[in-house]
Amino acid sequence: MALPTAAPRAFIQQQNLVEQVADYLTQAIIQQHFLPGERLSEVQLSRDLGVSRAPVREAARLLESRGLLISKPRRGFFVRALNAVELEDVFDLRLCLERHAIHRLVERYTPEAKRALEQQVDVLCEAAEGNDGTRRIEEDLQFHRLLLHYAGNERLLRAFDDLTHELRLCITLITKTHEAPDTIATSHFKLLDALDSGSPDACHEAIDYHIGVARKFVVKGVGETGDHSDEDILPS
Amino acid sequence: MALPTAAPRAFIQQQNLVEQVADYLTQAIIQQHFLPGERLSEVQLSRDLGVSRAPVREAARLLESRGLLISKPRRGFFVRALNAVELEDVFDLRLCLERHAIHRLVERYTPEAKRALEQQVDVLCEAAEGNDGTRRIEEDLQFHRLLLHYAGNERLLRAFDDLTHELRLCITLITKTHEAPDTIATSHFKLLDALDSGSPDACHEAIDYHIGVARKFVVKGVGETGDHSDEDILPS
DNA sequence: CGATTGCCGACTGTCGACAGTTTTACCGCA
DNA sequence: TGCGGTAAAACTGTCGACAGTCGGCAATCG
Repeated sequence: MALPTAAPRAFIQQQNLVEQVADYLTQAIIQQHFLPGERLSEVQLSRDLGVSRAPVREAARLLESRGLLISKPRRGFFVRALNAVELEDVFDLRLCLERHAIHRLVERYTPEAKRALEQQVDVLCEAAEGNDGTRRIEEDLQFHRLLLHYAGNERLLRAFDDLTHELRLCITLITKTHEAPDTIATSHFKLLDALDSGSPDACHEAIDYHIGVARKFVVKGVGETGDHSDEDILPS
Repeated sequence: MALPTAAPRAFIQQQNLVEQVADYLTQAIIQQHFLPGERLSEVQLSRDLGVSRAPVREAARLLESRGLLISKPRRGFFVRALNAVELEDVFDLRLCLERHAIHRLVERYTPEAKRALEQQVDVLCEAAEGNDGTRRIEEDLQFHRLLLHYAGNERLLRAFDDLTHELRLCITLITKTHEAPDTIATSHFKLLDALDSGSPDACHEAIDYHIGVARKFVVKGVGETGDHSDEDILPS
């Protein structure tokens, strides 16, 4: 009846059930309570969460559109398993989006944006010195989300948000090593400096360097696990 | 009982109901049987289509993730209405994705890719001379999809496919004027030439020009309708 | 005559159930 | 003991129904 696993997130009592189930599933996947490739039973989930199957199904559809689950007709939902190639693709798309964003941003770099980004870097640096790896990742993502936000293209931001779910999965699941706090700080300050300079080329270089570092950390991780499963996602 | 409006699309009898309903809704939106901003009643739809509400809801969720519908809690689903800014954003993101794709593609331009793209341009040119506007649009999109496909990043392709649904909406709904057949041909041949040249800069320029032309056609259209509705999509 | 409040209808969110299909387990046979 | 076939169990896809909620309309009050 009560939830055996996840503690803080699992009220499932007060508002939109679909979103709550989606949040629960997301957390469970990120925290590897469900392993990649594992099949999720609708009835099992609905029993465990104390809800009916309808919200579970809709939440699963949502997670599918976010790339965390894969649905196979008449078979059910499976936890997305990323292989090395897909991992590279995710970071390549991230590079694509952020490059474009920073180009747009440097054209319209308002004091407000500058202030918000600098503040977020401060928060990130603070988080980097603590032990909470999850928070560090979240603050890092939030910085980049702000970058996309102030670029002024809502649709671009949405694409990034879509990607973020997979990105979070990649980073949380695979990153074993943590970047040193000062590495993180330096890397982000370089971005801010590039924006201050107003030079698109400098921004380009800075974001390439920045994401290159992050990618290296994660891809290094995947080498250890050696996940060679190659399911493929059918295009629409 | 029977369908009052849409005639040809409404078999809804043989396979995955969710996908069939999604297809039906997509077509209905594209063909403006449902107007932008209009609210869709689940019960009405399920009655009209002769299915229960569950598949309708799941299909609507799918369309929501594709940006064709917007869900407001306790209010239902509404047909997405794009204003001028959002239209610009869509084309800006398209530019972002295709620029990146063509850069990747020029690095790995295989004979197979070359052949497939050239063949698709032929098909497109043929379609451009006919009267079927829908087919012309589809063949055009298919060309660009191939471009993304041969770029070799599945995730990038998925992002493009996601965007395609909105793109199709923009183009079909708003474009009143049709590009001349030879304009289309020239525009696409320039892309192929740039790829042949192997120069990233040439590709960059070609894709910018190409998408710029398409954008101009569509944005010109939105000026006439003057849709200034500004609903905003909440980020996740 | 305008604003507020209560009521009514419609609709969404959620649920339990049934049918068809897939997977699994068991049993007989070689 | 290994293998194939059959039957049962479990699960997904779909359905109809109920309850809570929201919007609109009308009646009432200032």
